[in-house]
Amino acid sequence: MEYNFRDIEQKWQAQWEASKAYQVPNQSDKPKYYVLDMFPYPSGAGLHVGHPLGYIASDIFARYKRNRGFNVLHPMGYDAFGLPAEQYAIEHGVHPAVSTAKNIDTFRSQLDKIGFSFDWSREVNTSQPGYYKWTQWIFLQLFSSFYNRQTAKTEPIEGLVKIFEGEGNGNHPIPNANFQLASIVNRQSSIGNSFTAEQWKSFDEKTRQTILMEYRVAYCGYGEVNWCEALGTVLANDEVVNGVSERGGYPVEKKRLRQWYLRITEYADRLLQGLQTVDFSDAMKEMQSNWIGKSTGAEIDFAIKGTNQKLRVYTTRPDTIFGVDFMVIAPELDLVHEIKSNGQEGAVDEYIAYVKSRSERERMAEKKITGVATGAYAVNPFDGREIPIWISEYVLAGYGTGAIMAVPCGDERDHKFAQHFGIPITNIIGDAYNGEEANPTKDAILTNSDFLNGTVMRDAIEIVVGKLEAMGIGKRKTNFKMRDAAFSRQRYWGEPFPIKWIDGVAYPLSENELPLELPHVDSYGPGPEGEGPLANIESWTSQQLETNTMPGYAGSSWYFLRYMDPHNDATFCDKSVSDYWNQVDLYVGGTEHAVGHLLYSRMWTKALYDLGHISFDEPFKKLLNQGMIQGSSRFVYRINGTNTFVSKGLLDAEGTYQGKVVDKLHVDVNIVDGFELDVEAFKNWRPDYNNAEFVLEDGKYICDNEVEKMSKSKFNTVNPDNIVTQYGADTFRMYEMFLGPVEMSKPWETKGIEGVHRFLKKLWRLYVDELKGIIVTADAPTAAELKVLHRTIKKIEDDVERFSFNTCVSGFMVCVNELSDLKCHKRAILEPLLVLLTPFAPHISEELWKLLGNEGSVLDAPFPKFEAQHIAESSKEYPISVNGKLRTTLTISLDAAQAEVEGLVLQNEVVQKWLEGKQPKKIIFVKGKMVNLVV
RNA sequence: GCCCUGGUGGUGAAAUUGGUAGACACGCAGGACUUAAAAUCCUGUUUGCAGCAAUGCAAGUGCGGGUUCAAGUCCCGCCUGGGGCACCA
Repeated sequence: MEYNFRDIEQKWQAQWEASKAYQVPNQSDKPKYYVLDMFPYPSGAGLHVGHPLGYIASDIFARYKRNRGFNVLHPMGYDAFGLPAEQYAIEHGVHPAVSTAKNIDTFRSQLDKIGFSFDWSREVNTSQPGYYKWTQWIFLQLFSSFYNRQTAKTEPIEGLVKIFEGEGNGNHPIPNANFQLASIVNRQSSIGNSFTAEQWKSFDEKTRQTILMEYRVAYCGYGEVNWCEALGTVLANDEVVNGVSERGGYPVEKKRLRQWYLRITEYADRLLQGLQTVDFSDAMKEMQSNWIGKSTGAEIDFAIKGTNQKLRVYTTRPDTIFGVDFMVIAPELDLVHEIKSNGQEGAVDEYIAYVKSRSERERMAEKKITGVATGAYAVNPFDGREIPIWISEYVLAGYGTGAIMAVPCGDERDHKFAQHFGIPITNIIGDAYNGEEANPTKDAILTNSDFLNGTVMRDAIEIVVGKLEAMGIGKRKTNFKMRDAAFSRQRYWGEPFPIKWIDGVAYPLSENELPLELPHVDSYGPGPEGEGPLANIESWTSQQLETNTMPGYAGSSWYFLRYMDPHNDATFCDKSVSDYWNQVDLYVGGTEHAVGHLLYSRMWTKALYDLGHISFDEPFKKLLNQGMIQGSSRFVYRINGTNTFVSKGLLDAEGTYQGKVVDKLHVDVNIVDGFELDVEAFKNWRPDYNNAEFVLEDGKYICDNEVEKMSKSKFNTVNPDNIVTQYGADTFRMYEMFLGPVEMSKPWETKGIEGVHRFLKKLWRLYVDELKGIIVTADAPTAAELKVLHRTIKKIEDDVERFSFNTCVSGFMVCVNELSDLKCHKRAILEPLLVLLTPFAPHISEELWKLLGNEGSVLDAPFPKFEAQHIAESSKEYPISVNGKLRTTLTISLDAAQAEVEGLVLQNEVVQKWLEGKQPKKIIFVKGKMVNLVV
């Protein structure tokens, strides 16, 4: 009986499906464990070998927990709304629902072949009305709530209305400080942003609704988008390259459009604090807190010379106020037009036009220093110095007040700017500034700083803020770099907003009108004013329905809850069910979601928690990041202008062939064995290569290679289906893990898979003889055999617990190698080994488990118990170093004390040779580790 | 530009807390079994130098410094690959 993985895997996959082996109940006597993979987008390209890396890791852990007696929830589904399907629809005329369904089918069949333990009865799909009904419902929860800063909680907006009716908004200022109440209440300006109960009662419905919108957690406002007139559409940042559209190279500019937002900034502090309660990597926590970007400082008003205008800047370093040599304000601020003067008007307008053509990312990534003086001057409130006001793209309107005070001697970017434009630099930190580069220290002693002279900067911060507050021209301020999250897209393939616009006011649909289904469209072009395609549907606009749709992250912000209770028609997830499953215990996915998806879903969870819908306010207890599998691309060289291909080794040093220029072309990695091209397959690969000719080396065509992102266009994708067909799912699963640590990125190389496959065949032979069949005996195991087994139990247990799956695989290899050397065919050793292996290679484990005559499934077999006495050692081979260099090894009892060890070591021939008759100054002995003699 | 992260043999990697660098595999070379092949098994494989050999010596974890009895691991400075930077998901 040979190891016939094809039959074995098909048989058990069918049987597990028939027996519903992976369905889990929503209650159990067992402890619960929730393992989740990040929501996949079912792309048209299908799975390549990089995708399952994380799924295999999570599957191993889920199965391991099951063997350890947990009730494990391990679901899978599809984040099915998204831009690619819509783009495909635009290009090929296929409705996104159709292409998405097809992609999901492919995805599913690919996943099934790998033998995952997903509970498919819980599958969700964000694009189905049964799912997005609840996305819309949660949106309405957010729309109908405000963030109460007094209680630091999301609360129903009715409560706020009651407060307004009782006391006005004195205790609940409008969150957006730039909002101008005067602009909507139609009376003369004096009102400011506060109103009394009486004033509130006097407002008409529209005014009240406009004010309430300023408080809602999901709210509507205006925002700038990348507008491409030629394509008639809004573009994503990565669709804009060098100020023009990636497709077609058309000009792109900023356009103001009505947008929905989530008021995530109100949750900034809680999102920051929550990081202390979750088990994410330090790097991940750091990325999130950098993104949130909490800073404390002050807002300072500077008078603008010759006007009544004020320039309000935000600074974290008020202590440097005497070192301010210029101001920089964001070019898009309206203030710019009010203050441009002294002949700078033309230059300012020109610069603003330039900035308009730039994407935000370009502005931040630019090394080139640009800017223009406005011609206006601010006045330093303490010494009356006149400070030139500049505009530059490195200051963004959305952060702080959109204006900074620049202190060149303390800030590198300001310093470069001053140098570039020849602005004189004031040194306020004496020797701490060398004139070459800025020094951002807080510990220097201030000079040239009037009343602050001699004060340490750190202490001066408070003094200055106190003084500014006393003068009424500044105040303490905490700022966040994070902005409210844009929550609408001018697209078709997303969740419709359950909102109607009546007389300019947004009204929610009632719950029983949900789901608001996406209507069918025939064209995916934008609406007349750049709105989404829904604006072209009469039946939609005649109902005054919102024409934007929700972004990709809407459905993925709460999906982990729906898996718990996927078929519930009455609610998004029954509270008793979410109380049982609670947080996701292990969440597996890539770091590319560090600040997007992870922050949004954390925010949604907090809102749902505040509103009493769930009992926990962090969704993911532990996060495991998986690395990317990169592609190892192969290249052929074609002599320019011919159809002749030259093997890599024949190129000369200049990269030419006999002086002729060659083109380096991607070739499909699937027709290359290692580096050797299958020339026949190459000829058949594409019609234009049918009559290709080759210049070979040693009778072979050798390809060049490079590590790149795995993508269809580079012909370096490897389909897991092919690997599974050739080697089986168990081999594939173990090989993906064997490749290296799961959190690290690495290139895919199919070659090495042989080793893992050989390992499984070797394992098989411990149980089964080709001719005799099963050869497992009931003999009592020897001490040596027990040692191998228990070492392996410990290794697998320790390594799985720390998610080190690659070392598990080598642990299994060592175990099988040793048992083969021992010719061990004993049930007492081999049966527990199968349970250890089950999470990694479930099919072969189940097959052998049954061949051993077991009744139940190995999927539920209890994990073997480690017994330390079997691996106890009495002595160790100690490394003996002289002056830190290893000179010999010596086997010494583990009980030996320092004195005894010193005696043994000093007697040693090799040691004596290296001592050259001298006495060692010191002998370092670390019990169980090493000995080092210092001479 | 800013934030995060990686860099160890020909290749993927291991070394969990500062304690024998290269486990386990791939590849390669040689050998056994076989008419032959597949499969399987055995031996060798960081580099340099010396030696018939067992082996010995030296160097070695991206580069340059430092701390330490001892550094792949800690510190400082650089080079370089990858991810993210708010409308890809």
